[in-house]
Amino acid sequence: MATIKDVAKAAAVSTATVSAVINDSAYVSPPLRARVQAAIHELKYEPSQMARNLKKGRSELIALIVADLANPFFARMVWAAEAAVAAWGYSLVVFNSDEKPENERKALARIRALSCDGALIVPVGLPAHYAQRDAEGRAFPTVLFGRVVDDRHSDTVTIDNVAAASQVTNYLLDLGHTRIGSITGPLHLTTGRGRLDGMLEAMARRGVAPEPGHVRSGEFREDVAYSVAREMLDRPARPTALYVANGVMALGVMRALADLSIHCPNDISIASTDTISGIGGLRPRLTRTEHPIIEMTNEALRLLVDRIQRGKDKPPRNVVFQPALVLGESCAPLRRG
Amino acid sequence: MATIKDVAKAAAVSTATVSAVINDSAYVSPPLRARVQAAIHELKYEPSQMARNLKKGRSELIALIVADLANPFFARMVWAAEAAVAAWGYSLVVFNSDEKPENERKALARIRALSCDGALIVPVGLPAHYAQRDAEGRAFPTVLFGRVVDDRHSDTVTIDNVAAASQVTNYLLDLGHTRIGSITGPLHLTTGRGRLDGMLEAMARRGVAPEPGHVRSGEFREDVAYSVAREMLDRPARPTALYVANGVMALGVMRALADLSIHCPNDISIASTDTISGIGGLRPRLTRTEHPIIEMTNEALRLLVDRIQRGKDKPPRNVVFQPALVLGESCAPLRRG
DNA sequence: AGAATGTGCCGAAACGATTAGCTCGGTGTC
DNA sequence: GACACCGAGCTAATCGTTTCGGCACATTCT
Repeated sequence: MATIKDVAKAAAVSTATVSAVINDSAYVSPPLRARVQAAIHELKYEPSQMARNLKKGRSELIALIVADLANPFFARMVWAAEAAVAAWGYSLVVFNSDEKPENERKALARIRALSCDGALIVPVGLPAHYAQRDAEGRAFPTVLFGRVVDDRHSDTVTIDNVAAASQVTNYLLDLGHTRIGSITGPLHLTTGRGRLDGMLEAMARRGVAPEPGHVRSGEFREDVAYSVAREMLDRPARPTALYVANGVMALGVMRALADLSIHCPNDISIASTDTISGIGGLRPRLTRTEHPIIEMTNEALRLLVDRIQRGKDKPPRNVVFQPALVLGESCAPLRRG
Repeated sequence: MATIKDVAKAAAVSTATVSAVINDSAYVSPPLRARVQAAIHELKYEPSQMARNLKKGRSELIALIVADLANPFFARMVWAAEAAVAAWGYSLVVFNSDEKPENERKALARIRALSCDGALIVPVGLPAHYAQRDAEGRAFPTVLFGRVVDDRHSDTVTIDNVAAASQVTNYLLDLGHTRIGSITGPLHLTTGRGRLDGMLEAMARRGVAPEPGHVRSGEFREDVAYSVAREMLDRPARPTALYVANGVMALGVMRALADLSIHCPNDISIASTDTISGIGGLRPRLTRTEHPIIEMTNEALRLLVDRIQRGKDKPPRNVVFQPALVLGESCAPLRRG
């Protein structure tokens, strides 16, 4: 591979001049410029990002740590992030914490080692990591996504989970349901806790309370939702409506319904937050709140790039998105009797 | 950030010794070693990957270019690749060519600039890029995935598309169908061409031929499949069975069926290759061939890492995986009359 | 005319690591 | 006792860039 020195030699100029031509960081007279460009072309020279990065202290890399790459929600996020990052001139390094703090820690170390310019993180919930990160020297701009941890140094982009759950629950209540069950995510995550709170709050405002056995939480996974649903619904006193905390879990519930021969929406109404994309053809369509993943991701990266380029001293910004209720055919009015 | 010099100064040794301790690339006496380690700890020193990479000519980065990040098939591939790459000690840089050669070209340039150690590529079909890549100096080990282009320099990992389509088609023929239609992908891709060929071949062997209007191809997208299906099926002489070339397209077809009030499998049988994951709960379950994406991805990365670490002079290897037919409830025997 | 100010380009010092080659004692052998 | 050898650590070159300061030379000002 040709280096800048080879080019300099070939064009009979100094490396400084070649550099100036490449970045046009200084005036170079037309004849010299032409000679240099010819040499570059001739030798098929291409500057080494690595050397450039070492010198400039940047890497043009943005890291993304998602909590579960197997989840279509996050897959979609990767999609949006790749596009946004490329548009800003960076490249995307992807990590999967798989909901495990240990993996997140490793990813953060790796990000620091790679000198990524910034990171978009779906935190798995241990604020300690970030504190440690700040304590150490090589801190990098960070935007926290989707879930909140107590980190006063980072920008955050989140969805209003309480509002999402309230909206869905109110809709079910409006249909006449009162025996509403719920399957939510881990309660140590704001996406789990907030959604449960929103649901309970909405019910409380109407003066109804869920039965204890009808409120369950577990990991945000299809198979977990499946088994919880099977257990909860395979009993006579099952709920007439079910609020499910996210898209993959809703799929698990649907699978359980199919196996139990419970028909939706005739026998039970199902509603969720945070549907997954790409299943538009499947019936019944889920009644759910749609989260603007793409806009949220774009916004997060805008914040991140801004912090990378404009400096880190600004106070952290917290952007909260509002979900929108989208009606499908998975809910029906309560049949009396 | 502390550098190796700071550590050397603090421990009153040379940078060479510090380096030796870090990589234990040479014997260092216990007392010195201890001093150095203390200094490292004290200063919270962390070697800069970037400097190290510049020196060693590696980057510990592996690139992945997929053809369509929005496609769950490729999202799953990202998932598998991230895990495998991390296990090998690399990090994954993700690019989306979005089926556009231009984007692929840009990604390749970026990969070269970043000095990625290797790349796993789902090619969008222009062999010229790879030829150019080889012509230029900074060639990097490459494994081509899923689709074949005429590249004698790269390892490839593919699925036997012809066999996949044949299997599915034979199954439909066995059920008595002869008016079989098909919606496949772009014919300039082996995943499109091969699957169509496999289907036609299987039919020819039984002495049946599809009606011209029943064989269609288009992009591997849900919405494309939807509109093609709507058009093809909204006519009296529609096929009694349909072979769809991939998972997302099958979803599009299912959506079209729902909108046209055509019942599957009673009114029409649907089968596909390459189903998408995570929709296990939806009925009817698709009859399809399952492609071992994860194993394929792992194998591809094994080849890639081997080539990175063991040298590039070996002859290219081509690994072909065989698909497996999985029965769902989306097909039914042909009803006579 | 001599000083002051620009121009256009170059030389060389960084950036932060790795590593070849060297030095300087201490051992072992004959 | 001379010689070779070895072990432990250091010096300095190197990776491929960017960029600061300087150096001629040309132009303008007094």
